Amino acid sequence: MTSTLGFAILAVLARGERTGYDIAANMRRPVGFFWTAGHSQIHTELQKLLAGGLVGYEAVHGPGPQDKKVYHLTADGTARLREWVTEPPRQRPERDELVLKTYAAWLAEAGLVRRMFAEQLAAHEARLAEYEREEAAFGGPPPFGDPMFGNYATLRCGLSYERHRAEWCRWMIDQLSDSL
Amino acid sequence: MTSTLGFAILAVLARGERTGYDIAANMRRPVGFFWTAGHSQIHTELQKLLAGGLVGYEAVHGPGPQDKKVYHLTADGTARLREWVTEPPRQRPERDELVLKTYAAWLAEAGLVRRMFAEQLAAHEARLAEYEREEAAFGGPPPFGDPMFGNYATLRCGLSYERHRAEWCRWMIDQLSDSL
DNA sequence: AATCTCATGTAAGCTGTTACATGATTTA
DNA sequence: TAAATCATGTAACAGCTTACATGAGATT
Repeated sequence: MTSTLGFAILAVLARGERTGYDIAANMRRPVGFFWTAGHSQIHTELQKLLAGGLVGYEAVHGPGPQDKKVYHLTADGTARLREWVTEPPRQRPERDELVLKTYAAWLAEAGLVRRMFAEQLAAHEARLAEYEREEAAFGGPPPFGDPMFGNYATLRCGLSYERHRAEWCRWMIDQLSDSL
Repeated sequence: MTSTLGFAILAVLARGERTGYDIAANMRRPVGFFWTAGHSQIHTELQKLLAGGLVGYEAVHGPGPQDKKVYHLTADGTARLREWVTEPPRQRPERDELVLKTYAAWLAEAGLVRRMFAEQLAAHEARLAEYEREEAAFGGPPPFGDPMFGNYATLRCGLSYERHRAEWCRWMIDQLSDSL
């Protein structure tokens, strides 16, 4: 019954105990590159995971009106996460607004479309440069079994994705330039 | 106020009048590669577009209990769509279950992870072969201004995406093979 | 004195999925 | 005669976003 968000939370908790607030920070960056959630969603999901016995917490009095809750994985939670990792991902439908716009681009002025793609290209190139800097910080792939293997492998995916997107944007810009 | 789904419907209607049923078929393939919706969502969205004056319809008596409704774009609908095309896409958060699993893969057995990636690779290669066949059917890019430019450009994106994914899967399989 | 970070929660609303409901025409 | 295709709709639910609500401690 656990949703994908639930597993995303378990995946973060597998690296160490955290408060809901900490998990929300992780869901902005670095996990946010492939799964995001706001704090409201995280707190409600944590309550479900708790009810299911997949996580537990210890209350520590911190700032604010309520006690802060430091969550950790239970044995059940770890087992369930490990199981989930190798289950085939259910492919959810692709939804890509830029590609949809491209599908209808023939209706618009080529110059305006080109400008939009130039902006997209700049964004992809900026992210690519950032990822390349991050990759350089690793001396190479960490061994499988090390949690950092996960960080490196997902970074590799991001790197490859940004290159593909940038390349496609450049192709589009060329096409649009030819037609002007 | 129009949602992205609304624009997806307008984009389909820009190529010719269609019933809700026809639009649903388009949303499975070929538009389904970058935007999908079930028929129930399409019928309710068409009612909103109608209320907003972006589409109109003519009732024709067809099979089934109700008349079939052949929808078309109004002048307002065309103008709104043309405007939307060059507005910068609002980037929605990435949500990629396979990459999330990769992030937590260090917990699982390398052999099981490798099998999962091998399955993913096979799926990407199959899609790639299909897209390559479709690309061959075009003699090259149609001119901008032709609706088929949209089809070709989105196909190009799909081709590039599948290559990137397949490459990343192969890299993962290599990493996992080394650790066995 | 004002703002930022830490910290947890509820509620309303939108988007998207799945199931329910109906029924004629065409094809196997 | 059984199934697939054509055709439109409603209802219930799950997932996600945005806004509301509170408040201590640290920094500017």
